[in-house]
Amino acid sequence: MAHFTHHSEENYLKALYKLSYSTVKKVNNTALSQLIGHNPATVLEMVRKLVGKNLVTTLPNKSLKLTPSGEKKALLIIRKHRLWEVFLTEKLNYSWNEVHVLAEQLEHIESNDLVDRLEKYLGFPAVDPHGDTIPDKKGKLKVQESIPLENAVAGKNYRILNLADTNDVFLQYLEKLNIRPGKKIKLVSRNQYDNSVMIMLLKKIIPLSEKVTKNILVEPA
Amino acid sequence: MAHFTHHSEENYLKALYKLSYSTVKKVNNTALSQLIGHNPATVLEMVRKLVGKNLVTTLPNKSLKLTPSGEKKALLIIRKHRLWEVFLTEKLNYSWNEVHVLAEQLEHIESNDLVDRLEKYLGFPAVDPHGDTIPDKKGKLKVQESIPLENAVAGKNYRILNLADTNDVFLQYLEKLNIRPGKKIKLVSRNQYDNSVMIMLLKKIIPLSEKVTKNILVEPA
DNA sequence: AAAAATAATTTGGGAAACCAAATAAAAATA
DNA sequence: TATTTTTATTTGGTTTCCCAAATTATTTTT
Ligand SMILES: [Mn+2]
Ligand SMILES: [Mn+2]
Ligand SMILES: [Mn+2]
Ligand SMILES: [Mn+2]
Repeated sequence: MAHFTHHSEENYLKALYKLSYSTVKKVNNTALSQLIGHNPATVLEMVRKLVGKNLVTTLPNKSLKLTPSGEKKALLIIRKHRLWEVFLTEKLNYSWNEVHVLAEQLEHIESNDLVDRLEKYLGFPAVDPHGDTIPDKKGKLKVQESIPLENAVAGKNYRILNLADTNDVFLQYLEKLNIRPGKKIKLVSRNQYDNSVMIMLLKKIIPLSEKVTKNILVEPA
Repeated sequence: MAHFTHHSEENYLKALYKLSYSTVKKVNNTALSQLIGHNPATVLEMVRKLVGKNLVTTLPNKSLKLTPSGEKKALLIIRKHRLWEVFLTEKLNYSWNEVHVLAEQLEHIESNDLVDRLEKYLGFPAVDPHGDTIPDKKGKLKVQESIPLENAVAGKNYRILNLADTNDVFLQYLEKLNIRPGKKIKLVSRNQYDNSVMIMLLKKIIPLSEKVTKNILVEPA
């Protein structure tokens, strides 16, 4: 019987997808092993399996890369993940910083039909609760043209698109400040010394450190 | 790592629960092995494990039985299964004969909080789409006082409560005839020769064989 | 280039579910 | 009761996903 084996495989595909769009120049065994939290030997074994299944290839520079079919698979899992996250927040009243762990389980439910119906039921949302766009049923993803708040210009208005860090402490911090995807803010000023900024959100002035502005992605608005 | 091992274990607990309320006098290895579709050696191994975890005991007559904590676990899985079935029919417009396979996956999502919220969101339904009552969050199940349509009295009115067989062909057959839990019917007549009956549903007369009436459970109405 | 540090790979295991086939025990039947 | 049939158990595998430790590249630094 095929069993639940796909579970692990799917997590590797997702991780590889994530790495391919991260700042890491070379997606090697170590990077993957650290992201996924498994022993390098384990990772090597799985990568070989995925290469054998034509879901992953090794580039000339030795970096790992998803094949088109591997990337499609990854995007369909991400689609499920994000749609379930919308369901959990919109329908079950979870807060946006609680849904990720649950979606980690739900994303592995095997049924494309189910997730398509879910999408329809949710009214074809464009983004998940963290502002990340949801791939369509063919695995196509609209690219977001966002810039880090770090690079925003003082005096201009922006809309928060999404977050570069999904760490729970970070999300809770933002939640307290009422900062989340979709919100409109104005960059009031920037402190040249430590690169911290002041933003205005709903008539309130909020100070944010450089570390925070690096991880908030915005678009001009 | 604990892994997804609970998946299999949970299926065994559910199967044992099912057998304990079936007509089988003695719940032995063979019965369990047939219901769950695994090799007797595999089943024995798992049963020993469950006995070790105090979820199953062996009665003096050698029959397998769930312990109180085993039964509670089983009922909480059944709770999840049935609530997800309600969700799939009520919200995602699945028909009642399609939901079982999907619920087989969803029942293993680990989070009691999630299922409690789901229950609230669905408006605390009393029964699943097949008419089976839904255990509460403590694992308590209201007993249904139903009789097989086979034993119903000609001339009287009944309401369909649930079904003793969940075979897909059977469910599709009933679906075509518009027979499902909640519907009101009248037992018009019984043929003494082959024990078939005529029922009336929405002014229409429908003939049903003995095999079918054995598997439809009703209450007087 | 040689030494040191880092990364990839090999080797030898382990746990959890699974199976088939052989044997032992129990139950049913003659 | 002796024989046959059925059921339980043992034994010796398999697959998948995981680990630690040793070895072998490959880079980086000196
Ligand atoms: Mn997430
Ligand atoms: Mn996952
Ligand atoms: Mn079901
Ligand atoms: Mn199941």
